[in-house]
This record gives sequence, structure tokens and C-alpha cells, in this order.
Amino acid sequence: MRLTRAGEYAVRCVMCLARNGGTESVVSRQDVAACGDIPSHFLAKIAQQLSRAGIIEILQGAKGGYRLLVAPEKLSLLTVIEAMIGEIFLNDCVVRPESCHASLSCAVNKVWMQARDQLRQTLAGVTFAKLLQEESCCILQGDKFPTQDEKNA
Amino acid sequence: MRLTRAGEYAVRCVMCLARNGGTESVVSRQDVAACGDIPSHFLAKIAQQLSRAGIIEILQGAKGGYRLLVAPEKLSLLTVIEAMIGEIFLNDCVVRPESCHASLSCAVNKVWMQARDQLRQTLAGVTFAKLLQEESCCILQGDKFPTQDEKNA
DNA sequence: ACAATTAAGACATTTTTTGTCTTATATAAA
DNA sequence: TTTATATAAGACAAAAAATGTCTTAATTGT
Ligand code: SF4
Ligand code: SF4
Repeated sequence: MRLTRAGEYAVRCVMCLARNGGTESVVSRQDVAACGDIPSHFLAKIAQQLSRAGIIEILQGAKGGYRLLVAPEKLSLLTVIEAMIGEIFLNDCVVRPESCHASLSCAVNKVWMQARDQLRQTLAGVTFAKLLQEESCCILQGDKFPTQDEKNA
Repeated sequence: MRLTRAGEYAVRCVMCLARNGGTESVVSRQDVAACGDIPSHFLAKIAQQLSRAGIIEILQGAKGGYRLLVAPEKLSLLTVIEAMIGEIFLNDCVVRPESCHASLSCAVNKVWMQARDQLRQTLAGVTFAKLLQEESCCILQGDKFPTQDEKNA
């Protein structure tokens, strides 16, 4: 599992919301996009997935935007990431045993299973509340993520 | 890091060689390909990478083929996989800190670093000797990997 | 010399990821 | 009620990565 851009953006989005009032307040898409250096239209699609997963709420109309539905203490990195990129796995046969007839007796398969469980547990153990405690990442109207230009430097 | 096909094939290739004489004998590309259900020409490219990494030796000419250079006891899954798909990482910023200006102070980044280290350690701890102990995977001229048709079933 | 085998790398195809755009809809406020 | 400001939804486009094929050349055993 390599974190895709969409996954990274989703994490940034949630961080941004968690920082700015948590489940209490609404942040506009433009603000979240600016804060996390996320292409605004791409964020729209990401937000829709987060919304379907019940992680955020989308408010339409003037003064619309996004609101966190789950308290940061209850929300893990794993939840957000898997909402975006689907259940984590490291090799196809872990999630689709039928993709390889050897899977049932395969020693390598067992390693992938174990490694995946370990990884998912690690990510499940990290809540956004914990992440917020350490100073980091985006600050609305302050420190921000790098622009595309800065990244390519 | 999702294991690519090439990565999976490389593991199968090494398993096959390890099973059939280890560092002592040569197995032809055709035999390895049949054993692991690997497109033969694709295997050629994979073998070249494994060879550059010093994991196998390629013997040209009639009666040519591949030979394991590293004893199965000394060869870990991590080595083979990283020879194929490069150093494992879960998010870009782990391996290219300059890709995100926040990386130095980012709490999320730290999680990715830790998760990556854990994963690499797990894979480094598994040698092909260990894998061979448990009956599994390909057996030259016997049990074999599924064909494309079987996989799509 | 000949047959068998891999090297090397260009090329093609497919899949995934990333991003944009357009039309429709919802809300707040004048 | 009208208008300005938002997002919804999904089609579409572009780029990147992965997978696979093919052709020409080189190497080795017989
Ligand atoms: S061989 Fe083992 S590891 Fe490779 S795909 Fe089949 S089951 Fe999974
Ligand atoms: S925000 Fe943190 S995690 Fe996301 S890319 Fe930047 S450093 Fe890595």
C-alpha cells in the first residue's frame, strides 16, 4: 500500500478540519484547499468519499463547506485512509485468495497477511487527536503546505 | 507499498531457484517461468534486475539459465522485493522530505516513518530458508501457480 | 557451424492516478 | 424573490506507472 495523493489529501483535509473547531465548525472547501495545497476540484471528490464514509458532513450553499462528524479522539488514520483507498493490503492474494491457487498453503502469503495486520494496527492506533497534540501540518491562514512549485524544487 | 506483479514474480523466481538446488544448480528461464506462471519475457527483465542486485547469476548460451548467488539462509524477502520495486515507503515524504515543507515537523510523517520501519523489519526477518521449511508455492515439474485463466475465475 | 538460450532495450497496451470541466442544485442574504 | 456563493455529480482528459511483447544481438555447448 503506497499512500496515493488522494489519501494524503484526505488526511490533510481531516487535519485541517480537526484543527479548526473539530466537529463544531464548518470550513469552506476553498479554505481547506488553500490550507492543504489541494486542487480545489479534486478536494471536492475526496470530500464526497469522506462524506459517504461518514467521516465528514458536506454543507451546500453560501457559507457551505465541510464539517467533521467524528471527534478527533475517535478518528484514526486507518479509518480515513481506508475510506479513500480501500482496505489496505500489500499483495493481491491477501485480499483475494482466489487470485492464486497457492494462497492457502503459501508461506509467503502468510507473511503478507501478518505484515498487513501489523500495519493496519499501527495506523489504527493513531488518532487525529494525538496528531494534533504534536504541532504539525497545516494551519489555516498561517503555515501552509508547499505549492507545486516548491515541491518540484 | 503495494507489491507489484514484478515483485511477486521476483519472489516466485527466487523461491523456485531456492527449491531446486539453491546456489548449486542452474534452472532455465523457461522452467522458472512455467513453475511460477510468469510470462517468460517479463521474467527475463526481472531476472536482469535480480542479477544487477547480485541476487542471482545469469548464464547465457545453451543450457543457460539462472542460479541463486545468495544462500537462502542469507536472503530475505525484503532484499528481493526492494531489488525489484526500490526501497519500500508508504508516503512520498518519507523518502523525499523535500517533497513537503512540513515533513520535518509533521506528526503524520513520523507515523509513516515508524510504520515503514516496522514493515521493513518484518520483511527483513523472513529468509527464503524459512519460507522453504513450510511447504508452499511452486514446485518445479509439479504443483504450479495458477494460469491467467484460473486467476480470473 | 549450429542450435539453444539469454541480453538489451524499444515499443505497445492496460490500468491507475490525478486532475479539470460542465451542468445542476442548495443556501444565505439582499 | 432574486442573486451571489457554495457544493454535487459525474463525464472527460491527461499523466504516470505497471505489465507485457517483440526484435536484434550476443553467448555457449555440442
Ligand atoms: S505465491 Fe504465495 S504470495 Fe505469491 S501470490 Fe500466490 S499466494 Fe500470494
Ligand atoms: S503533510 Fe506530513 S504527511 Fe503529508 S506529506 Fe507533508 S509531511 Fe508527509
